[in-house]
Amino acid sequence: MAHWLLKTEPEVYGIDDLRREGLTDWDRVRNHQVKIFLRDAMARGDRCLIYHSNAEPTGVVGTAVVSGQAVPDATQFRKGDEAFEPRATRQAPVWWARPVRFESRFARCVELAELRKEPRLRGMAILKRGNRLSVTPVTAAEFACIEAMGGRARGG
DNA sequence: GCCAACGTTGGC
DNA sequence: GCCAACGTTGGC
Repeated sequence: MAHWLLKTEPEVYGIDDLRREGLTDWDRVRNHQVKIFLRDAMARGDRCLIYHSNAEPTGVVGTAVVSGQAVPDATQFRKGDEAFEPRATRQAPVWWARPVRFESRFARCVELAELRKEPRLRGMAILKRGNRLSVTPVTAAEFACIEAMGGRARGG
């Protein structure tokens, strides 16, 4: 089983939106490297950290689970939507999404500054200068470390 | 295929 | 609001 970190802006779609919906397609990703993660690298059952960016505070706020196969990102077919992709057809989608299911909301936000201070997290992509990928792999150890820092209560 | 210009991301 | 990083675009 692999582990991932999913970045999202809470003003657009945050952990509370995910908790309310329960299940959502992780979509609107417009970066080819991340597309490959979503479409090919993820597997059902993989666990994900949910990270709030452009937020106060910024940090990891909960977890989710990959709950199915990749699907064509529906937003690419919506004319007028900022996510519209004119090159895409139903037969040959350009962008892909993944269903993810809410798992937990941490007792507290594990803030970016704390992540930076933790030696066990030194290798995380999100902490590397210039990182802009909205989905990045994390190790099982990093996942467990952050989950413990967040004081996750089972059932969230 | 190169690369300058431009746009976006995202922490601060 | 600033600005570093970096992806994309488009002229050549």
